[in-house]
Amino acid sequence: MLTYDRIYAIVRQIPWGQVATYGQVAELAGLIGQPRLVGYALYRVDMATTDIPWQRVINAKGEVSHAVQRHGSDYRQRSLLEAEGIEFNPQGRIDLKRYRWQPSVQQLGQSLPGVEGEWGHGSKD
DNA sequence: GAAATGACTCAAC
DNA sequence: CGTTGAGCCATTT
Repeated sequence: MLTYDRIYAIVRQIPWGQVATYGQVAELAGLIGQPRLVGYALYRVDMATTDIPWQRVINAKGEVSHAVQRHGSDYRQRSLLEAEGIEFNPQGRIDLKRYRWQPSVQQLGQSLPGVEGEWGHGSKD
């Protein structure tokens, strides 16, 4: 379960008012190329673990994701994000170029080698 | 222990 | 921009 633990650790690093994509978290967690695991990890714990800001983890489309089966918790997540000052586009998407979390080695303060942080731009759509 | 699953992502048509 | 297909791997049953 170390893998998931890694993911949780990263997700906890996400600062208030910012969001990170699964791929991003995955990479930081050392699971480069495995964004699914991030989602799965959160999926398994979101209900049992409330100390993780899973709400700040969204997909690469800048849109909030969640299991449709999950009793409309997608609404709750959006609520939380809005409460953090994050704006949703008319399409219900988040402006990643603006809210995407830009992790720094210092912040992580751990061992993640090669994580210089190359985010700073980002254009989609 | 093997098969099934799952909040994703990227590339191509 | 919409849909399709393949990559990928830990957790779960």
